[in-house]
Amino acid sequence: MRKPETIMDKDKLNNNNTKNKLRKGLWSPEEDERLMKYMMRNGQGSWSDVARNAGLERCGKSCRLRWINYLRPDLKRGAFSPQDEDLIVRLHSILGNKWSQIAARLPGRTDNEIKNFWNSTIKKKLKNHNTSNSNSTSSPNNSDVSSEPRNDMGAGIMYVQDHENIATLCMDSSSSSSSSSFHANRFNPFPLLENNFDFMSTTDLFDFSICLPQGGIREGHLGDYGNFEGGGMGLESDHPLVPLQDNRGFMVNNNIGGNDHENFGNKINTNNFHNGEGIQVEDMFGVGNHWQGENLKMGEWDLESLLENVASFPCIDF
DNA sequence: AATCGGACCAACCGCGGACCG
DNA sequence: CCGGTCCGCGGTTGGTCCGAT
Repeated sequence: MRKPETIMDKDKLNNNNTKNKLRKGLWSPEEDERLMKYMMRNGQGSWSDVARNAGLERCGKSCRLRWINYLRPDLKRGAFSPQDEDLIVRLHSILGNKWSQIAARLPGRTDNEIKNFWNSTIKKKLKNHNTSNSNSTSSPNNSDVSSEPRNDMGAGIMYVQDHENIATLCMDSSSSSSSSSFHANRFNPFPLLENNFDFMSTTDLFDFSICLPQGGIREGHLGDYGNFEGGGMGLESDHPLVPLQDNRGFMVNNNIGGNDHENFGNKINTNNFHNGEGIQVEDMFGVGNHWQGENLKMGEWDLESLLENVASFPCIDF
């Protein structure tokens, strides 16, 4: 990596050049320490103020980036596990390059980290896989598409490769009296995406457990991502079942609104994972608006609200 | 030992949205 | 409504590492 200038080096520079010019480039240990101390003492406020009050010759933006990507105490260091990797692939399939949203589901990981990981490692793997799979389509994300649903990720994770079969799968996997609209409509969870988004990969993400109208969530397994049952979820697993975080690594409480800057100091390192007990599909998506009810309009789904609803569900395995 | 090229990753850049006066 | 400011996000850049030649 780049060798950071020390503050003394910078002072020399400043004496020779512009005195007020903001510093750029790698952060020195001294700067890190200043920022860290300031953040620990005062918490996050205006980043411009942080930069100024911490005595850093940096713009607020730079401070924010350094804090989020490097200094934040709850960051998980080290390589991505295969489970992480798989989760990233799957989240990327559904979210696209929404790195911050992906990062929010990977505790301790930053959007930048995930983005870099994607661009360096995963992209390459997918590319290699594509070239080795001569029967696949030209779309990069279609690499592991087959015409059959598969279930190779552990119990309960059903990979639905053919979106025409999703409704069937949803119905078949549940004996309850679920919505008849599943019968009436070709079930396309992302109708707006079909043309400009790799739908096969999107459907690839659909854990059939979320299709279970009742009990599927509670009974569903998470494959490599742990288990819903009991309170230990996420503790043994590399994946704490992807509770939604904001990009500072704080758990977002969707009930009260997540971005609580004021209480930032108190939230650090509080991994308030909960076990999703009692959560049902209706709770996730809203009974009348999306999944059930007479007003369901399959062709008019709002992706954002869908993703938001999915994201707000703490234990969902896509 | 030198060099080259790919991989990795920290940090910057530019844009868009939110907010405020 | 408008302009300015700030923040956050995704894309990109460029320095360093490291293995291959």
